[in-house]
Amino acid sequence: MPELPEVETTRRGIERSARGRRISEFRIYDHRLRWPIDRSLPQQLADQQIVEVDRRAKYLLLRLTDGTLILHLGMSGSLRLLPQETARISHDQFDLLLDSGDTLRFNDPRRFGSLHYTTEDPASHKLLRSLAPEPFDAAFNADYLYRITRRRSAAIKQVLMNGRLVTGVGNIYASEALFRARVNPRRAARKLSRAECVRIVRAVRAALQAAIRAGGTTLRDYVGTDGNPGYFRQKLYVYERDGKACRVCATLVRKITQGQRSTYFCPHCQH
DNA sequence: ATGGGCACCTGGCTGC
DNA sequence: TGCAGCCAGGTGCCCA
Repeated sequence: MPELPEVETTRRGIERSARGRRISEFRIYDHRLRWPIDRSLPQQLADQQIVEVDRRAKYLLLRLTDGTLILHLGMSGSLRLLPQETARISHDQFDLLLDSGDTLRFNDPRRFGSLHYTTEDPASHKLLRSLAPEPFDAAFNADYLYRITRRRSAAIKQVLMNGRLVTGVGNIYASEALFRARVNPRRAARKLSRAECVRIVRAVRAALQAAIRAGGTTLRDYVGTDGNPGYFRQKLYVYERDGKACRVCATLVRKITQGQRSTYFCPHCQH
């Protein structure tokens, strides 16, 4: 579910309450995630301080005194900040109890999320070391996109969703960004012009930025740290709008399948 | 090196 | 009402 805007919204939602706090207890209710949660974590995390709350791509990084927690929300995960004791519901996997009395509670029905702990530099962790530059980083620019697409015969939509090439963009924002860039999602990446690469870089950033401002997109499961949904869904141009009028030209939005995922686009605005 | 397809899971919706 | 079938914000891994 969560793409970069939802993860960033989560990060911002817990930053103020978590930074500087000490972990009084780490409780695992269900260790089954994409990879089983290390059973020695309660012992390793207890009493450590949360020094910083960062994000890398779609991963949340809780930097602790002695190491870093690497958390991924998968397709259906959410992390809520609970100010007081709250009854557990199904698919609550773990709690981080803070010395302030707040609890960070992770819930992930589909269990595609993950939690790792490393005492090394997280940037060199197996899951993070091959990731592309951050979309808001100067390194992600038109020259970069033009260069990496030259030997790619894959469709641009697929390239945008490949975390080793572009980071933070998932199925929603790939369609949204290409609409904003006025590029057809089926275009072979290697055939993009430099001008199109300029538009795509700007569009990726604009789509992500706009979604962050709205607190992310909630389609089904996603909730922010306060338990409320994100409000970007009503501002989507094409995602899940197949058969409806394009917000710009009123042509009917189309839905196709690419790499076993749905893609949405306007056949008029995007060539 | 690149690309395609599968796997991992649960729940909600649709249509018979 | 019940149930089968399909679909869903991700991504690592295996094979050609």
